[in-house]
Amino acid sequence: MNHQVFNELDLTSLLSLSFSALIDELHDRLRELGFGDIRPAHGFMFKCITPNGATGIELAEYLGITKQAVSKMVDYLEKSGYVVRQTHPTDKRGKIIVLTERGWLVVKAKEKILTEIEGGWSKNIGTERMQMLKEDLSKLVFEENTGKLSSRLRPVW
Amino acid sequence: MNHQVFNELDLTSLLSLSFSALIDELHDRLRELGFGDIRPAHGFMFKCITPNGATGIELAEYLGITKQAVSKMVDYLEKSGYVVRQTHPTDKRGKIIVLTERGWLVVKAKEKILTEIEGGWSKNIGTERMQMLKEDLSKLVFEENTGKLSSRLRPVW
DNA sequence: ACTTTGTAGTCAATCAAGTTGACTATTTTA
DNA sequence: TAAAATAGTCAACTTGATTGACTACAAAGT
Repeated sequence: MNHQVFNELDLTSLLSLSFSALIDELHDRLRELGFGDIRPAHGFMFKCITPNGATGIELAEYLGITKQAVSKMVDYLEKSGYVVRQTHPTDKRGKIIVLTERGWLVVKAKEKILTEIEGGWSKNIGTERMQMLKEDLSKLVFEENTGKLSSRLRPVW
Repeated sequence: MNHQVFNELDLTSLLSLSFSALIDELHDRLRELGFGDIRPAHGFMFKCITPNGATGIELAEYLGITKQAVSKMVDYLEKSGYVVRQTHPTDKRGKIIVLTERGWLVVKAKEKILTEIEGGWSKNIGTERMQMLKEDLSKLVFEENTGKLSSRLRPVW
């Protein structure tokens, strides 16, 4: 495969491919560390659970998905040993989802791996350009959502 | 919602959010034009079908998914009037999938919309920075895949 | 020539991540 | 304190994918 094909990629494909390259590498490396049962969809949920736990409703709002979808994901993560449901201290209807020890391990591993990947990318394009890239993407994400900051904001990891 | 939250987003979230912002806006506008039955997953398939059609196997390799998944997508797009299966001229096993008139309409609409969105983004961050952003993302996508250019390359649209 | 092997596509069953709607158990409010 | 709102679960469905089994045709090897 030669370089030429990549020069012809449009912005949409570039964003799609760079994102999936990042996620794929992350999950390859998590699998090597024994976290093969963690899938891309679970990533952003951990971000909301740390550090103090979260209720299902909070997770649903944060991820922009329904509470039912959250409930099923939590079923899976609880079964896999990453989180546990605790009874809510003041509201007997609610539960708070918190990380187990294994949950903390995968979150720490994820942070380390992402730092390494971003470091590699910075070495490739230069730290100044990486800084610019993040600034510009921040502007685009912000601009795109002024006035309609909705359920659509669903980052992963 | 204030700007602060976006300044704290990491690279992964930035790529995810910018990509989904782009795709969401594209599909909102396609829906307004009466192409509400086109979904994000269909996008990259059109890219491979144009301009001369493609076989199911070619599409599967291009998209990095199975031929069965392609077959089901083609079922849907044929039912919706965007493509047709033609008998292959030389190989009676094969079929070539080509765009209908409606298929061409949606491809043209897509190109126009993406150009407009990218134009808006360029106005936001500046054309030079947009050029840099595309260069840098190209480098990352290319670097990430040297030696392991695999089924993982699945852009959308 | 014709049998073996390979290839293009479809059918069926399943999975993963999401949806909507109905329901229970609580909490809040009027 | 009765009525309305909220947190969570259950069940059925959708979408985009998978693997495995199968048919029809093509290409190669004796």
